[in-house]
Amino acid sequence: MRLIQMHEKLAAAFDPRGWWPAETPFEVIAGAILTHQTAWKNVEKAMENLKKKRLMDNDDPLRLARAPIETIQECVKCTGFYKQKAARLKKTAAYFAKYPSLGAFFQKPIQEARRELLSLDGIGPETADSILLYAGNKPVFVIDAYTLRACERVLGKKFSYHEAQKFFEKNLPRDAELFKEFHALLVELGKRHCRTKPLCASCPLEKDCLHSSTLGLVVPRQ
DNA sequence: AACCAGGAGAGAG
DNA sequence: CTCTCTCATGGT
Repeated sequence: MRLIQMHEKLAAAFDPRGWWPAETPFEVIAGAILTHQTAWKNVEKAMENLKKKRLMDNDDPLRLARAPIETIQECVKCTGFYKQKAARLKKTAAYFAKYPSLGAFFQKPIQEARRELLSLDGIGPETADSILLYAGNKPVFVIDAYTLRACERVLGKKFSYHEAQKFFEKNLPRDAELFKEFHALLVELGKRHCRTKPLCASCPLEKDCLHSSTLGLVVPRQ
């Protein structure tokens, strides 16, 4: 398997992404919720608003958990879906505040932590995995819409979230830092390329460099 | 002025 | 299981 070559090509073509842009693990968690169907630029503004209100101090979820919902709504209005996101932020903060620290939460077995994250309102597969990888440094590969389109283009068939995740995790060394940068590069590839359709025939890198035969990939059946 | 952004949840078929 | 609708502001 030479899936690692795809990472090398992307890393050679684009600047280092340096994901996740955040100062603390709890900022990663909040940002993961705020970035739903929203440009990152607006998340940055919302994060500044929250910091001005001293709601993100000391990596402590309790400050956000105790804040009035109206205050949170004002802070995150610029990211859209603001009533929903404010409620989700407050509930998620309250959940993590039950732990002595975020580090204590991430000490759990990965699958157990993932199940707990998925039980929270507003945290689906991508958000849960983003939190595990970028806030907890767990070797979990994050799948998003861009990655699913890239899979369809490179491997020639549609993948479910779980299928795509298994594919990446089975064909790469279990390295959280690699997973972080690879996912970010796949997003960059998607942004520069076709947005809504599967990646088009013209690759932004060299011709056919991302094709399965060029990469030596074996397409998994079922 | 339509179209989309670093999704998730609820409901229908 | 796979659609489809909703949530909503900000930038091309």
